[in-house]
Amino acid sequence: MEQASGDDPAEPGRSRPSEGGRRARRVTSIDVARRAGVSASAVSRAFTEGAYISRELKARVMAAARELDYEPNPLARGLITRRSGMVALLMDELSNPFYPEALQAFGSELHRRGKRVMLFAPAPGEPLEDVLPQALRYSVDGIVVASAHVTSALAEAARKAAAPVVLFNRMLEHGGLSAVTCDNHAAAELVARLLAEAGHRRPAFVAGLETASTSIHRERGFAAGLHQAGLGAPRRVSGGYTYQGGYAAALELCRGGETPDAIFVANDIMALGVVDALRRELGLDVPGDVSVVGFDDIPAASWPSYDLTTMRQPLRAMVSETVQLLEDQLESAYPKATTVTLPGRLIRRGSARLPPA
Amino acid sequence: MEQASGDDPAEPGRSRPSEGGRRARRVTSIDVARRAGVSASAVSRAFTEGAYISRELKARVMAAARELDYEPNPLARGLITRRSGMVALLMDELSNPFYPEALQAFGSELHRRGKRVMLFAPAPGEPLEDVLPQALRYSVDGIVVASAHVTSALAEAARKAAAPVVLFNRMLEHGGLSAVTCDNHAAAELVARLLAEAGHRRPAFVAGLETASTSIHRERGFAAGLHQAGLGAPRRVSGGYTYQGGYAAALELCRGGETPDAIFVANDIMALGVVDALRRELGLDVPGDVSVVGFDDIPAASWPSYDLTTMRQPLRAMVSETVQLLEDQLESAYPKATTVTLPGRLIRRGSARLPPA
DNA sequence: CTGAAAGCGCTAACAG
DNA sequence: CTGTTAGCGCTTTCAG
Repeated sequence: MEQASGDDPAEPGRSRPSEGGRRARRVTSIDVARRAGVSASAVSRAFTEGAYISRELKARVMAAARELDYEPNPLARGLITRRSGMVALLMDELSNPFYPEALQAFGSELHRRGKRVMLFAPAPGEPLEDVLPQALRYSVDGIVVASAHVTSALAEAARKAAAPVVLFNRMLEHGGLSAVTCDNHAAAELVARLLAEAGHRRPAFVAGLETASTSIHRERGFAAGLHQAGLGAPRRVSGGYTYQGGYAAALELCRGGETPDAIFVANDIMALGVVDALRRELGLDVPGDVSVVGFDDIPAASWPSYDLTTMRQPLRAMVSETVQLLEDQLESAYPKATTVTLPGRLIRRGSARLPPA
Repeated sequence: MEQASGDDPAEPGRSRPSEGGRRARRVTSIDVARRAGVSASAVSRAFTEGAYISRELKARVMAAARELDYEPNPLARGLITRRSGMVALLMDELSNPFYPEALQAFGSELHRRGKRVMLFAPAPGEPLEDVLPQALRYSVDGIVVASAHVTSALAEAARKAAAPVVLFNRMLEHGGLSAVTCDNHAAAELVARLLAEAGHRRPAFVAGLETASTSIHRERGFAAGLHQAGLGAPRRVSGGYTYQGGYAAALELCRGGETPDAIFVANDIMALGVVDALRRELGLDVPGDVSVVGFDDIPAASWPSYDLTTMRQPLRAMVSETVQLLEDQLESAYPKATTVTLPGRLIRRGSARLPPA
């Protein structure tokens, strides 16, 4: 009698007393099948997009499923389909507010598409390509890499594993990886022209991580824009993409020679450090003595204490493009690397003297 | 010879030409077993902590595994053990820098223990208890809830599912859930006493979310401390735990009556808004006209523009306690709810006049 | 269009 | 201590 067929697994109080009380038995596709009077395959088909199943049967299955509060187990499904419904996110700069924002955006975007986020936040030292196999073990549907430390080793590992990888907010010249970035060159070029037009003559650049494509492209674009305006190459210092680095960079820039009258900083978090160093430690006026322009438009950029003029990255668009690229790669058998470049938008605030819009 | 036994699956160039080139065949426990000349169970045992297996056999298996670059598939393993090695993290306040920091910390702590983070960042509207079943479908080893929106509905759902849940940086009075928090009451009490001792007579409190335990306890502790010092209840305004909310709260506090001479703010991100409103919009001096004390010690608190005196939460300790509680719950068949409370530490900076330490 | 049977990769009894 | 046998929950040929 204990084994009477057709017993409802959702029914309470039927668990074996010896079970320990933990981990209620899960409702499976077989439970649903029994209830709907069909086979397990039918249940599977009902839950598979575009599977051959009659309208009527599907409805019956779905009804039973609803009653039992059933949904397919993604792990079991993933074992055979090799897709777990999870997307791995590699991020190692959570201390830059741009990334938590991106994380949030990825969360909702993926959730909308029925997927989940598996986060990999490797410690500073750990090589990214070590993370890749770990992610793959979980049969993730794809991998988004948002770390400044992408190397060709990673690209190579991705290629060998034939894993769908998309770089977010960075790119790799010859790695053969898809990527989504802002048009860093054009954006930086515009900043340079505007700064020059406003009469600045001693521009400087604060770089981020020397190997980061974002920093490199922003620097090149900035130099190109200055050149067009008839100005020479800017002085440059590196700030490692951190607040402290920006702070130190500003000091070095001002103490190590002629004080610049404009500083273009490769990202906002560093720019905040630059502004603080300029004002609090050097007693300079921003933008009176020196104009500061950042990149990203993180929330703090709009705070009155900073009121930072900055190049906004189209975050939501970048995120949804990234996810789309991932899906495209999953569809195609031999996907080719695609790079999507989205325009930035200048947000004029009070930290820089700029010509009227 | 194409089918010679013992062929190495990791060997390149052997994939069937018709395969499409995607998704290289994975190396399984059977591959390792064959190579080591043992059974699949032996491989399983070799990779299972404390399983009955001889030293010698284990060594042999591990050697073969290493050569093949094998590690067990956590999804397949999870199907039977009901543990996937993933821990779900529910966080919906990523815009408060305290949480990205916590996220990072959870990432390393869990990584250290061989687990992965599955992030759930529900949109503002979405009820938390809806997220629970989603997480459980993935056979997560546990769930860390770091959302201010914990309700008894969540607790109830967790109880019914018998899921290991630990609340991080919040608690629920009668929910029966384990939790890790800072000693909010004691910390706030200390702030009150110190502020009073320094001569402040018109204290105010900026609350976070009205339903958040952190905000409630900090408010109670603050009131208690003021009472001990012979002061009345503080004026209070709510700031919703956001920068903008803190900004608005400060304005309300100062325009809606007598300007306070000290403001204790339930968290740092709001405190930054308070400081900005005070200085930039009201032209007040901090701490000359009004002292401001925050809570958390987020990175921005130490920036020269704010130099915020604040109560630091012992983040790393809180995180590791949380993970430990989760593990304890997994071990025990009938775990009982445990609350761990860690002391905060006052970080004296320049935003408040306080008696010397 | 539907069901039966096989199997994804692994672990957990169960014998030996 | 080790191998053999089932089976986690699902999808997928393969017949019908």
